[in-house]
Amino acid sequence: MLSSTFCHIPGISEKTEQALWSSGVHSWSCPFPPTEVKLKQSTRNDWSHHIRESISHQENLTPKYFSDKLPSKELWRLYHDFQQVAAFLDIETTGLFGGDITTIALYDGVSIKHYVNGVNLHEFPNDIQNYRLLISYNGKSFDIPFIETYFNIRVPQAHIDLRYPLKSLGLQGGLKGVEKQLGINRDELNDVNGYDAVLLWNEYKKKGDKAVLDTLLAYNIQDTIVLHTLMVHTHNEKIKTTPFAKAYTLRKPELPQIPFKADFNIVRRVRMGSFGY
DNA sequence: TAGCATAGTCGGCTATCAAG
DNA sequence: CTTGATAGCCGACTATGCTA
Repeated sequence: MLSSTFCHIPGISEKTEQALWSSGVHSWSCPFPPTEVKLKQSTRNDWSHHIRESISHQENLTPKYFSDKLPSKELWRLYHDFQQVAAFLDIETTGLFGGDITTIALYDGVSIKHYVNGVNLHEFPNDIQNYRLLISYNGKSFDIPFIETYFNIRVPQAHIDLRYPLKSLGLQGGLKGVEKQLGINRDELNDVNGYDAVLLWNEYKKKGDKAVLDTLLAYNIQDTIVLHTLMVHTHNEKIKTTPFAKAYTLRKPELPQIPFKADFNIVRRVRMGSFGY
């Protein structure tokens, strides 16, 4: 799908891209655009330059080039070509505005990494540099700014925030709301939410009970695994709106084993200990 | 060739929405 | 309670096409 993309080229927006597709320009292998497609002169002049640059960034696996130029509703197009350098990301914190990061989960589609405050959280700023494409839900507003403030680092990688493409597919109401609408089942973790993660952390700090931390980590990791499913869903639904669905539809992902056991009774218990429940 | 109409891009504005 | 991205709208600007 990336090599059928033209709306990252200056002067080409989605309408012109549509026109290119209809006139038979389906990929970057086209040496010059047909004259019946209306283009600015400068766009026509620089055509081969932009094509060469695009091919080179595709081959070198540098999604940032495209994420800077694409309209953000089209960032889903990056996933197929850059899966190898992508990671699904989710953080848990002690509150919505400010506070500490408690745990982080990173999932690259195969293996799972997790970080715990007071244990190995400090390794995260180094590890995150191994990925060139981050995928989150509402991470552009929450996770990434939170991480940048907390560690005092910049996280400049290309970033697909699934909140927006999912909304454009009619799926909104938060991550859990979207999962419900798609019939995704989390078993033991079905009714656990972000605030429970705050309570779990507080309880773990107070008593040091490993089973409490395990439940929190299971929840944190489950979020990133769901992101994989949602990314593939988004990709496959969006590709249907292009002429390229046949060529690029992705298989449903295999779901990995979560290396921690969640216990809903623990969630029930920490809720009892906090007012509001 | 000048003058006007049209189409497409792009920037600025605002209301909405999601995260622990 | 905050932060940032989005769609939708509107107006400016530019390139192109049509007509006389």
